[in-house]
Amino acid sequence: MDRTEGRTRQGLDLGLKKALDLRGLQKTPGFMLRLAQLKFFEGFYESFAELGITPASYAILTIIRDNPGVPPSTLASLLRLKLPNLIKILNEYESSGLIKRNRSKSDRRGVELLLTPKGTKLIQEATRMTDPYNKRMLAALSVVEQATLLELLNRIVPL
Amino acid sequence: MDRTEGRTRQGLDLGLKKALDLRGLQKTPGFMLRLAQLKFFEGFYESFAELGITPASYAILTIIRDNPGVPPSTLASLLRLKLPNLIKILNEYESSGLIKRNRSKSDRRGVELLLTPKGTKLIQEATRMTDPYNKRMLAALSVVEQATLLELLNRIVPL
DNA sequence: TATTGTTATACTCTATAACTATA
DNA sequence: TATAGTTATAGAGTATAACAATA
Repeated sequence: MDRTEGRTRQGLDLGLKKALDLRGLQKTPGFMLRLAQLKFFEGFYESFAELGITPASYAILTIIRDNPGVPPSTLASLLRLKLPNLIKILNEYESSGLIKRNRSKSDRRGVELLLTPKGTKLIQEATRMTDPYNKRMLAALSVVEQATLLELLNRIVPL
Repeated sequence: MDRTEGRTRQGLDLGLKKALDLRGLQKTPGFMLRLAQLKFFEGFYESFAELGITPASYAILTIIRDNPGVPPSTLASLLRLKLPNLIKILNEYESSGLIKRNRSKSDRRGVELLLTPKGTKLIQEATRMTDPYNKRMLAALSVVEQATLLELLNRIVPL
């Protein structure tokens, strides 16, 4: 691990770390978005580990809470999940007692998703941790800049 | 498919789409980042399909081009890939004749990655398509706003 | 002994096809 | 026939363990 020498014959000294040209990636929005998203996901698992909740869980429970009765198909398209993959998650959540499925009365093919009291409590506790979590992830930005970022993202992918 | 009725007994009319409350997600930076990143990935596959290049390919070839001799371990940590997973990709690229592996002379455990002429040509062609691609992805933003977004992202995940 | 690269393997996430029950 | 939900399954992406060669 000692690096007393570090000769640089060709103008390259990768052994000493750094001296890397990363400007190409820094100017690539898609790559930087991916890095930022990975940071948020890793940070999420740290901050919410005790609740056993994932980013997907958080989004799913939030949507159902704010839109009781939402059907799985709508939920899937909102979250950009394929319906079969969402169904598997919903099965787990129903087994865990977080959500409930109701058959729609108007169209009995349809399903209405609802939170159970347990699910309501869970997303309530999670919501309490979101502010400190987001603040930690965005610590490098001023409050105004944080709002700017959110606004720009909402313009890029309108909901 | 006809929706002449649409009765709204409980103030909910999800059958008619919309009327959904999505403010919770719109205020969630991590979720919006994920949506934006998915948009960029999908758009990438559309724009670069003819070159048979993926977002990962693009990043890998770019880094090697700008930093000839970069070792796999450095590349992996930059791209947030586990080394074994990167190795598989590098094996494919070497089979395809896009990159070359040199044993390092100073430390013969090490590998120096280089682009072949074929790899150089490929990333060259890809680079020509990046501006229109990025412009299309960020069409909702002014040029100034595009620069702002990039700057904020670089502050959140410094390279 | 520690490190770089590599292989093999398991696990998670995502995508596709087909089946059911209603309409 | 078409649609919402569901199941089963295949594929891509990601993670962990162990080994070889070199330091």
